[in-house]
Amino acid sequence: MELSKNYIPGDIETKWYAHWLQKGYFNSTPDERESFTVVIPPPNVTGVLHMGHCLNNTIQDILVRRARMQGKNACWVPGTDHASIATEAKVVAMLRERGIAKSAIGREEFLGYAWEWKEKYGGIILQQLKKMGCSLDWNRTSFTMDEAYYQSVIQVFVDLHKKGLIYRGKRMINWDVKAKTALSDEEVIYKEVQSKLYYIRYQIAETDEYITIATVRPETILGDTAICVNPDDERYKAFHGKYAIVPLIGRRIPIIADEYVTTDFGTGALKVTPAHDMNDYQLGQKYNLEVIDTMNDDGTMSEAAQLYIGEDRFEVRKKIVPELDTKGHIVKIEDYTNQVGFSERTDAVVEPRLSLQWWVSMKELAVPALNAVMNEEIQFHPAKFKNLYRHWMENIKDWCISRQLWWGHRIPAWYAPDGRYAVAATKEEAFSQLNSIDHSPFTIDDLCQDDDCLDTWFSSWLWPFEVFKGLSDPGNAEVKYYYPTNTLVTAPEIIFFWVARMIMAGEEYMKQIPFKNVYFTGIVRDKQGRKMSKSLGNSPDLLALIDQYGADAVRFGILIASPAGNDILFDDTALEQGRNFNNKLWNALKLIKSWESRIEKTASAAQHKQPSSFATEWFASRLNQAKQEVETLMQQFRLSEALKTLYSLIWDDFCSWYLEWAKPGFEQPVDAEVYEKTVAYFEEMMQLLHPFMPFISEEIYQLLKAQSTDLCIKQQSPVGTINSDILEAGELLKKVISALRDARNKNQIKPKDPIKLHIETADQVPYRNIIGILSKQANAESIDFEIAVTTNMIVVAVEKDKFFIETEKQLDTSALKAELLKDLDYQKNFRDSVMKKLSNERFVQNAKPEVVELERKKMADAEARIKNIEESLANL
RNA sequence: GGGAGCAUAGCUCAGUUGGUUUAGAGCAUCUGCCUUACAAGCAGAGGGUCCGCGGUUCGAACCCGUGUGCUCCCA
Repeated sequence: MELSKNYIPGDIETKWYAHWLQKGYFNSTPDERESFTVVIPPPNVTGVLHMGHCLNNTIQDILVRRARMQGKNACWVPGTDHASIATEAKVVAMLRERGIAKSAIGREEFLGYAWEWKEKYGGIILQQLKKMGCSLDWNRTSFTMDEAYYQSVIQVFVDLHKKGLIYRGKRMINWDVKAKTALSDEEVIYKEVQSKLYYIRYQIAETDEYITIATVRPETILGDTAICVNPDDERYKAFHGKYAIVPLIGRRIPIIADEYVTTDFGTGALKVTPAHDMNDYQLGQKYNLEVIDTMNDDGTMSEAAQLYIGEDRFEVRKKIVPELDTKGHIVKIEDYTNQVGFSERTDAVVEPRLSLQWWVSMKELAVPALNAVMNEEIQFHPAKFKNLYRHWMENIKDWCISRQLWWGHRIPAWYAPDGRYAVAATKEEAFSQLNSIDHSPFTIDDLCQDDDCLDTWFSSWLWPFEVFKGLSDPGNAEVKYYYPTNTLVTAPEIIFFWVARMIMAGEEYMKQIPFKNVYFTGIVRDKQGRKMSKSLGNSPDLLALIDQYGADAVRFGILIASPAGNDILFDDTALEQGRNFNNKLWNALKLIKSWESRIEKTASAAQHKQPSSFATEWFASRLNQAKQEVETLMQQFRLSEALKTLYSLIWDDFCSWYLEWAKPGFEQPVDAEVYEKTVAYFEEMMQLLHPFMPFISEEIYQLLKAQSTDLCIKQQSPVGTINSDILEAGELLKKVISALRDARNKNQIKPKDPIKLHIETADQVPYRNIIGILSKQANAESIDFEIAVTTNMIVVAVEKDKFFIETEKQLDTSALKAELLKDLDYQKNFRDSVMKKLSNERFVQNAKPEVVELERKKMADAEARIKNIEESLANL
């Protein structure tokens, strides 16, 4: 079969993914094997594959494929979350294009469109994961709004409410006075507006003094409940603890001091209106201030305002200024530019407004979740995230879970006309609860369900068990087998949104942690270090990259640059490196295939055997050594280093050294044993590489020889013996070959020009086995151990031995001399530093004996090398 | 404002309890090669005040303090 010049990934990838799927290799059902479970961090149903997903899912696939090849029953569950805000925004945009306003259609109709949208676009990202080679069990694809899942979310809400862990509380929200609805932050558009800054003076109670504040919203002074100044502001120190009088209405309000106030804005004195400003609200909470809501839901003044009741807020602003002025409260008015929020839907100025929202009380839930991580029942990789986690968990704040949206799990709270409410899974239950308290005069049809939906994270925190129906079908065989899951792979930015809350939900509902390990990936940034985001448009099109470089190369590129928990600066050159690596593998395959027709078991092959048998023995050990290293690195979750180890094993040790050593001469036969071993090594390397680069490894494995299994599910063998003597001999051989090549280079002896090599050594034994390889690699027509000092010889010193290169070529000894002098200088400096250590009595006394011994050996080695170089210099 | 993390070659990073030949790798750079698998390649080479300062120690890239710079999270 003719193999192409370069590796072409496209068709090969499609072919193998289809084959694996058809064989059902990725599907898992419980059996007697140990389970290895990973649940995908569900991407937004609106999502398309970006670099973050690519990194994250490559890592998961590596873990899962490796487990599958190590005798475990690997199960990787795919799915998406409903992403209430993002999806609702997409659907609203879709409707807008069709000329339909969300406000014009009802909730039911809107949800119809939303599902339509989800069915059409919601699976895109899952299809893209297939392109990357992800070995997900597609039969298990889950969605946070699947029927059973939906009911579980509701059940959890009802249960936590029953336990007193869910409550209603006030929170500042964005209010659209025209649509009379709350807006999410995403629905508010901030615009720069020309406003006025009004300087208004308030009298200090029981004095003739005044304090002047600055505000752009003079109509809100009717809701003022304090004035705040910076405690260090000298101008106002005398006022601390005194009271001021709100103009027009005469309310007595305290003057408080807080660092929040900046001294250089306005007058340095801030009026505090807790009901109508987010920051003021927080100040109000801190100082226990009264909250006076002076506005109705349509933007007119409420009775609490005392004045201008029923008039619009902007009308009031026009009227209140002259009135304040007449009464001597206006100090000055300045032009001022500020950012004002407008409703995306009605273009009305958004009113910050206090509203009742649903909250989860977190303190109690956090305790077991914190412990699980601190006592390493759950391990974080890298461990540095433990600190961050602890800090957050120890200062945890309650979780606001209601969202003013329609797409999502609707809050199961039902309101009666008399203002009472009940939390229950169904309207009927709610009605009977309300009835059980006293026999109400209203009917079930009078009950209204809460309009809001739950935060998406309130559904995804159940993900690790509910994908196995752990809550909707408690104790079923699957959840028993697959839960707790093994490893969660996710981004550190959602450690609180998601990871912490999953641990809480797992502890609360399964009475078990949800996963044993959490691997935090880095954030993918562009070359300039900016986070990749849709708004910046700096995220490359992943599918285009896969087309260009191949999925294996993309996986390689993203992983090689990605140590755990460190951000990665994404750069195309890493993908190029991956593509080049593919090509290297491909060409090694081509070389070995070219031997196929030249295999010989006869005596004529025996003459090639001596160099080859050293090569095969050496590589067997080297391969096992690398295999052991990969095993250790993987256990430590050092994936990128494991890949580097394999890269270097394959490129350097296998291709650059082993194949050159084992290679038969031009058109010469190849020894059958060498051939078989070479194929076996290549197979094993492909097996080790498979989790990282599944497509090319499977392809090469199948092309090497007729196989009875697919690599995808081939079980790994244990690490074989590692002969350290032969590894050492191999290292020596490499060093000598490099030194000789360097000498050729420096003396401009072409690789083709043959040389005669004389080796001066006290111990010839290590060289006996490698002479064949040495002569081939150094292109030496003869090698001996005779020291015949003549002129025109190049001397190369390696360790304690000397190599004399005899050549016809006229040599320039000055360059050689300079080289040797430089080396001599280095060695002498080195020796001196070691000597200094050894002559320090305190070192000899205090250091561990083996350390001192090592220093002595260093000393002796350095002395030998110096002697060697000096002799070489003398010979010149 | 509160908290966390990072700083090692031009770039991206290793460097495991302080001692392992006066700091390693990949990429990039430079030199020489179209050598019979591979120019997406081969063979070599150069490149470092381990952010600054102070301390602990016989010994510090590593431990402690401090300064500087960058990044992230929460508000």
